[in-house]
Amino acid sequence: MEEPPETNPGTATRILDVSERLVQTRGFNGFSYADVATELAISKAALHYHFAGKAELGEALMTRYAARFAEALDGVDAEGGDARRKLDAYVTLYSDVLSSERMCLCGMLAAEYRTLPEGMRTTVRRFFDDNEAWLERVLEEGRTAGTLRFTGRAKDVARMIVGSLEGAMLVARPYDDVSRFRSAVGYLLDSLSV
Amino acid sequence: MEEPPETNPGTATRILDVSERLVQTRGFNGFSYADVATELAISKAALHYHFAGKAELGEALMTRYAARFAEALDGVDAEGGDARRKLDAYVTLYSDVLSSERMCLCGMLAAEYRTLPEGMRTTVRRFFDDNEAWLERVLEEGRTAGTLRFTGRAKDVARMIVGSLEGAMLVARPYDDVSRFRSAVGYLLDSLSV
DNA sequence: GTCTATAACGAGATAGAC
DNA sequence: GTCTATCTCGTTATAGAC
Repeated sequence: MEEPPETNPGTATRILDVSERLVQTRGFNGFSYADVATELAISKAALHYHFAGKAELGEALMTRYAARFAEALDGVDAEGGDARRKLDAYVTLYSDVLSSERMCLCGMLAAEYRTLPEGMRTTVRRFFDDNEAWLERVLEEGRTAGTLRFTGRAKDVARMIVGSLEGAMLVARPYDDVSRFRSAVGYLLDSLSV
Repeated sequence: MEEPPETNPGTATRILDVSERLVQTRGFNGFSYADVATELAISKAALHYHFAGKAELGEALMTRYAARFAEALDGVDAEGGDARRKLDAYVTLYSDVLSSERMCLCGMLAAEYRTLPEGMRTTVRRFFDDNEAWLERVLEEGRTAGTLRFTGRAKDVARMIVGSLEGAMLVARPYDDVSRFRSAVGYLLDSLSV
């Protein structure tokens, strides 16, 4: 199930790729094994070979998404730059997801939270926790360095940002209009700038 | 299907009440006629008598929700008070929904947008349009009167607010924690205050 | 208006051959 | 690893009696 480097993606990876897109566009309750199998031109049984059930597939999806997101945040940190620049890069991560006509995976799953298998719920919350922790650190960094300005606890501002980004994606999608996201988020970032 | 005044709710209304709660907690793809029928202790066939199919039920749900929301906004306007007070009242509408452990109906449907029957899609967008139009008016009112302060177009700020409220609800629900919503939104409103 | 019964279909899942 | 065939169940929906 792990990918060797420099290789064409194996079946497990392709299953994850298609499933991920389907969850992000239709929701976890809005896609089926049959959808994935058809698109990959394999049988449903082959799917069950790689992922025993939908719950297991969902958890694998989350694990991979969380790892990628953590990597992306590390990448933003590695680029250097001040806090304001990091914040911009962070927003771009979301904006890119929306540009591919998708909702944030965890935002989608947050909507369906009550219907999710137990194993997935914990991971959804951890995604938000991690995002908020990263943002909190960047916000403090920016406030200390004087590149960001806000009142109150950085943790609260971090939560506000995560919520606002998720909501801006959520509302922009029915209009199929990324500019809706950009203008809403732009206003938000400006209010944090010195 | 219409309710006479001063009467116990008829079956159609009770169906809408239960369905509405189920959609707001589990999503449109996360509940079934069987769920509603069981809860009301009636048969699924009775449900089909009142609402031919799930699509029709969904549209009826939206129509009623939109009417109620418009009423609520009229109520806020009728109370008088300045723009800042109206904005607070507006946020309370959302906060009340979250307190009943629900997601905004249209926020939930926005997540599932791609899987919705055509008739419901238009109504979801109209809900956001109406919200934004109302907010835009209140924002302009507040800016003119000097009780609100913001830069740029009121329409953009209105969109930012709608998105942020929806997102704050979305993220707060997995934590079952209304205070998450309050603190995030509080920060937002303060940034608009003079 | 509400019921029972049932049709028609799709979902998730398994058995066993190759 | 992948297939075909099959199973079971849930979901939407209809027919026809009361």
